[in-house]
Amino acid sequence: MCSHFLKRMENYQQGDLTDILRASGGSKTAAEEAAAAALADWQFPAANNTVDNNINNYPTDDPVDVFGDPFSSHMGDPLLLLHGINAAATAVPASGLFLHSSSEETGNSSSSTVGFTSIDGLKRPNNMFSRMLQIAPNPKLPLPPCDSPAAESPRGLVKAPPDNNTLIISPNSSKLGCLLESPGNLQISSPRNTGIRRRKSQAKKVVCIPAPAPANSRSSGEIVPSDLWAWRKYGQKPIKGSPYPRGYYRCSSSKGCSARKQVERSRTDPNMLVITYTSEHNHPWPTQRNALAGSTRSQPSSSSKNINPSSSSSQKSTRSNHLQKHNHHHQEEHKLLEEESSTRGGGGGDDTTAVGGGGAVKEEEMEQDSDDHHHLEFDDNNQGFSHIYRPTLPDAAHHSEDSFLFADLGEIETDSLDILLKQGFSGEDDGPDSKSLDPFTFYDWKGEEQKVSTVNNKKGT
DNA sequence: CGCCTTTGACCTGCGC
DNA sequence: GCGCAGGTCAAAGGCG
Repeated sequence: MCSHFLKRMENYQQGDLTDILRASGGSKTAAEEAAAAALADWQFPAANNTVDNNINNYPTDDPVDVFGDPFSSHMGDPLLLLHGINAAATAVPASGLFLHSSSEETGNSSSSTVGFTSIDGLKRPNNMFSRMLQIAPNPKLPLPPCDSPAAESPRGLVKAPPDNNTLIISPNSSKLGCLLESPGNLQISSPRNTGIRRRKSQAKKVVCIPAPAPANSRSSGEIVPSDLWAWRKYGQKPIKGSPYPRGYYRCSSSKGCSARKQVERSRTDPNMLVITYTSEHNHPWPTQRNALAGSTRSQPSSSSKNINPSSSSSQKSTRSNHLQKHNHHHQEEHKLLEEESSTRGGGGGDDTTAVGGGGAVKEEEMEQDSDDHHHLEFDDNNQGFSHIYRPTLPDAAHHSEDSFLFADLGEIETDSLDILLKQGFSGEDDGPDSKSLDPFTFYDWKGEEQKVSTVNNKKGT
């Protein structure tokens, strides 16, 4: 019966979160720092404050937390992460990050946003990047996905009710606007059985990412952004008012995981995929055990397969499993995208989280804690932004995560990966220092932003 | 063999 | 209370 809370949260619709445009050059630019700072400044409800700790503790350790905070950093969307990685791997030239409260750029974006833009400038329309995230949608305001009116209109921060549970970052100050909901508000449980309030009442995280153009979607499977989690599609429904169907996915990484996501194309901008995450993963990142035995489906693209050129064998083992999963994800997404593109407008198409194409993510909610490192990067190659979601994890976790990460990387194009591995992660992957290897470290909002820059520099040039 | 996708039906939330 | 729309389930079929 936390529905009330949820409801309230919804009311607090978040505005968008951030549009991040990568500005040129260089690694960390002032803007970048600013962005980081902004993010860092994000304040979360007390509960959220603990996120850090939680993160460090790893999700599984604190199931409660996990559920309590669906979007807690640790369980954050790997998806973003991958995107980010992709971006980084693929092409992100050194880029700076700058915040801007653009609004018009995206016609969709609702509130101020932080954007990244490529050094070269945007290769794609800004609107591609505009995105927002909102948690707990306002009942009256349907989720304002990128294209939703809601998103467009209220651009700024949502008026946050004086609720302790919500956190808002004023765009004015940081140009980041975001409303976070406190974990307390979240109610996560399995839908039917547990009585979870599904739908509107449930807290949600919305992520908008650029999807391959319908025409392009079919692309070679290149960048299929996926997250570290394995998702299984369990349904698809046409959405009223939208020519595109919405795909429903649930985390298949773990049986008991209640994490779900909905993927649909933006009505206004078919190039954008709106991914709504609900619930949180109640388990650590995909582990071998769930290696989807049968999931070894074809990999979207051959290139994506060979990923770990340089990765150590040790990782390989785990990685292989992960890769498989990822591949699945990618495939799914990919497939979805393709379908979507092909069937667009029809109910048949799937929406996917595939961010594919360009791997750009626009984004969303910064999770409750600054720990959730969302990174948006522009991928020149892919013509998109990538969003890196990098939860900060304890070193201990890094290992495993690295593995995951790499696994995910597998999905990333080989070349990019290669580069990453060689340049960025040149070292052993498993080493305790994996941190350096940790793709997530590309950008560590906590203070390791530098890493990002490093990566960028490496890649960028 | 196991998981995934697809798809129609059912259930439930939400607004009126 | 009703109807609509969204969200989930579950069966069937496919793939590696």
